[in-house]
Amino acid sequence: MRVAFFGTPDFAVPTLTEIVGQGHEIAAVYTRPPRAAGRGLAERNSPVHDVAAGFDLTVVTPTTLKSDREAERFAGLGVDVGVVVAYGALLPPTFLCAPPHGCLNLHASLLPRWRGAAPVARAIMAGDPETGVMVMQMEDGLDTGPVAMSERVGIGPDETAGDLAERLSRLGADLMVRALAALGRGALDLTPQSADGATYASKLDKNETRIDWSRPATDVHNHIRGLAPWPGAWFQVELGRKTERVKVLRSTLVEDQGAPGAVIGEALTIACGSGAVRLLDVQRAGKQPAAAADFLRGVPSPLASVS
RNA sequence: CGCGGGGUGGAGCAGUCCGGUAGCUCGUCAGGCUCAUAACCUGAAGGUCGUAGGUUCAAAUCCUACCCCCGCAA
Repeated sequence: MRVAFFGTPDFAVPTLTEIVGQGHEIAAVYTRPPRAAGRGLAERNSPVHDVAAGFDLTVVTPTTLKSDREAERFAGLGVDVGVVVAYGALLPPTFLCAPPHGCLNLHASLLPRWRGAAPVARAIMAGDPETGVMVMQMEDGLDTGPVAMSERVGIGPDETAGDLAERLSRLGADLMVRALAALGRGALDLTPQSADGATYASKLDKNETRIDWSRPATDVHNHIRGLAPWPGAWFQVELGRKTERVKVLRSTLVEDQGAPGAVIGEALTIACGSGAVRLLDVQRAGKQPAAAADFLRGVPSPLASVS
């Protein structure tokens, strides 16, 4: 089939790669424009941008799709279907209905739960035992369209958003190429989403990343792994005469208790409002990620508490 | 020129302000102890202190340039 691909972050890369691998003709890859980001505010291409360029695909990076010019360009591509995976911006209705088969979207949740921007992180932060990926037909509403294919997966007790996103991106890539194959045979069945159980996965905000040790250990743990590795849940600790910020990249629940924020025992175990979490991988500001044991080796005196 | 931290044996760090023999906690190796052990004891190996210049009797430490890693913020 002749397709247009819309995607931006790492999560979208496997799907793009699979579509190319299946021999579909990619008329254009839409991705968010390079922007000044990171240290020194250097311009950086999106992951999809670089991969697409590696395949010698046509890459377009419009700032906005809401113009007649972009609508005309898209219509002029003459694609059979649009494939959208974490593009990073809404597609206007003109785009959704331009191709004969419309646009298919890969979404990483069990819709209608976790519609929106951060479904993987929100599912983990909420302590969901399972989630999944779905291919759905896009319509005007945000992630409200009928579902074509889905796959359900369990969420491991210590699994992080990064772990899960990687798994789902692979499963999703496979799901999408199967959906395209079915579409090519004219055998893609669409099932409307259930009316009940819709929730919204709002974008992650830096203001919600600090760990609140007064919460129950399960909440703290879900908070940590839902935000790992990005943007990262963090706490503060007094090291020498400085206060340092430490990001937690991996943790596990342990049976123990103490005053919230107190460091219990020799391993890096922190008491919460109830219960405790053991921090497995942490990262000091300005440092590489390190195992808890390495982190502890580097601190001058034994830690008593964190905040 | 967005703000900032860092590069010191295999790992994580201290030492840098105030130049003067390379240090800590681990790991590794050897030996000892032990019924035994990831425990304990003794000993050993292992470092051009990111790179290149400069200052100095003397540079991890002061000066200059460059390379690399990371946090914040967007």
